[in-house]
Amino acid sequence: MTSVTITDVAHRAGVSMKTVSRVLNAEPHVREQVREKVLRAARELRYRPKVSARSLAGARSYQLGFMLYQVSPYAMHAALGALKACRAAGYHLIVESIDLQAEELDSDMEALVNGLSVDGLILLAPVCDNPIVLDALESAAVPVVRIAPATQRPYGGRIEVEDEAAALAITEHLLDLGHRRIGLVQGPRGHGASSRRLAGFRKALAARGLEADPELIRQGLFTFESGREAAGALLALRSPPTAVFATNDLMALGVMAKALELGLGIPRDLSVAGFDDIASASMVWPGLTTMRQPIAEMAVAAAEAIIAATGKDPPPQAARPPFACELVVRGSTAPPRA
Amino acid sequence: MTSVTITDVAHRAGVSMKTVSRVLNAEPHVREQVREKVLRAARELRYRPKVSARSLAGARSYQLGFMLYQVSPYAMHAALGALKACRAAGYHLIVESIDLQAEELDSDMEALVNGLSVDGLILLAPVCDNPIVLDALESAAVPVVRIAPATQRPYGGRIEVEDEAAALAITEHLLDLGHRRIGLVQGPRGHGASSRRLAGFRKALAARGLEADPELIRQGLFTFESGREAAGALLALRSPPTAVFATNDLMALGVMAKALELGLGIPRDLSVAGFDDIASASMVWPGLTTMRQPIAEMAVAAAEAIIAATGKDPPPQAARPPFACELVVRGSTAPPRA
DNA sequence: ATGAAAGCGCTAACAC
DNA sequence: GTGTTAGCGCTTTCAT
Repeated sequence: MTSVTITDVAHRAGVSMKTVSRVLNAEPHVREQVREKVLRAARELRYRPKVSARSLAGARSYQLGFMLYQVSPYAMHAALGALKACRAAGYHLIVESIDLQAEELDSDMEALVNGLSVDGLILLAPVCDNPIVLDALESAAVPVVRIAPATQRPYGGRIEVEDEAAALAITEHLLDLGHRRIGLVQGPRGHGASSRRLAGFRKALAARGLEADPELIRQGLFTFESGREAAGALLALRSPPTAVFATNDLMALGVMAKALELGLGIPRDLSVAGFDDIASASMVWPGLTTMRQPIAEMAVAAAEAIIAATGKDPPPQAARPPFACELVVRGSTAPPRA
Repeated sequence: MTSVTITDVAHRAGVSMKTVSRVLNAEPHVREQVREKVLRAARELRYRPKVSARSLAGARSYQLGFMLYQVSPYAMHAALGALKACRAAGYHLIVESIDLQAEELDSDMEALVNGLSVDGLILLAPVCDNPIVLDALESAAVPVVRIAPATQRPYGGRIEVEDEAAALAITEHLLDLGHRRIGLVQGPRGHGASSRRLAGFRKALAARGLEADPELIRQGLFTFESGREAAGALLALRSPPTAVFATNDLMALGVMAKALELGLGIPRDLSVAGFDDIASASMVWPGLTTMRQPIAEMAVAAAEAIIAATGKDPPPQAARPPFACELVVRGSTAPPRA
């Protein structure tokens, strides 16, 4: 089972190796007739170029890196989107990982960068906003696309999402239902989505002439447990909220769990809304009302941006308008009790 | 930013390229003194061997493949374990994917195999039991480790888990609580875990002199929706079960959702048990009683097995005893109502 | 529009 | 123990 090489294809098509290479790389200066002959030969031989040979000889590696820090449904869907885009373009997806908490983050990054052989790296929050990571990548000139970053750095491409507008919309959904005391569970500080979603929340209230009661705004960490804790605090207030908007689904599930645990009915006694539309959001009862974030599509766009920009001089530019989110109303939200 | 090569290191250390290669690959026949000189030079130059050159020239690629078919919490945790093991060994993890439903699965596989440049592939169910996939891999002599496979194929390594014993244990848990009419939601046919878990269930009943009522055994697909549907059927029976063991957590969550939707209390009116202990199992209320499967550790073992076996003649052999599962009792199970 | 030759950075097979 | 010589399969010049 010796694998088929480019010369095998060349022989079969009766052309030179270089012509096959031209066809495969969609380079110009090949007669249509020849091109087809080559493609047919390649197909018949089930030829697949060898990534290592290509990356050794040429400028591109046909590999994309996906940087993982913590596992989460969000990261998982993003990885899947990236994988899909890679496959479509004949690329491979390499999963890299880095521990942002590590003491020796800078030397870890240097090692990672050094051993890296990818045409670009896809970065998610919170990694995409870590200055040490970005410095290391930038000084090694690794092409990067950051998905929904918080910081405004003139390096690499960015994929944006309408976080603020979405948070505003879901807050309006609660307001429309008649809620006036709405609790908010924030994400971690420094995480881009946190501040944008909080801003959207405030704007929605302001638009109705309301102001957020500071005691209804709680700090979370985008984890289930932190949502649970925040809910505990909110529900213990003298005047508890009738609805809670947790700025991601994991925390929203924590809020739901805490409320149910305390014997409250959802949505009878408390409405809960989340953000992201992770799989679990539709696997709990009642289903979680949330904003569906097109994270997989965003990752596809990120991968495509890197692939398109590889080899070209100008690094991946933004240009793309922010992705929109979609309100998904399930059973966890309803009008407050009279 | 020209990268430093093995010859640079050789020059600096005053030896030949080959000697550097020997040192870096921990081959024998190098004087300790020389070895240290080389290592120092490499360190000073921040030398990192280029993966593509290594894999093109040599037998190993320093890359492991992880085959993804469907995204699931199970697959995600496995990928993470594999990634961890890779990093520890200086390997990279490449995510490959294949669509088992595709009409042209065989030619897809052939293409995949052809473009593959990994030292081995980690396979999960159901991919690890697909004959077309396995044939393609075997004929290309791709080293493989199958995690919890159903089929007994004398090819590649296997990582086993005590599925049957675990299913038996969780069924005993329900029996001990006093349940006698226990519903079972099976996994898809042909999936290794399905039959083993069903067998464990039957054995537990048999050990108490009970026999499974055929109408209490339902077919599922290891998906949330299929669990919901099975629950609908079970709860509509003239004599419905007082407890349901769904053979994975996704289906168990579906069972819970359906029961709650029908106004039943959990565990008051129905106990529910699952299998896997995915993240969501502890994020619903009440928490799901389940068997924790050490999938990440299993993937670590799989990756390590491949890495250890690379380059050696005998392909990765089993030897490793099956991994054990652990019963995690949460709120979804309780004695039946009097 | 097509082809020939020269490497990319490393390991393998032999020398010595 | 250490060095030399060939390639691995492809992309890049540079010819034609």
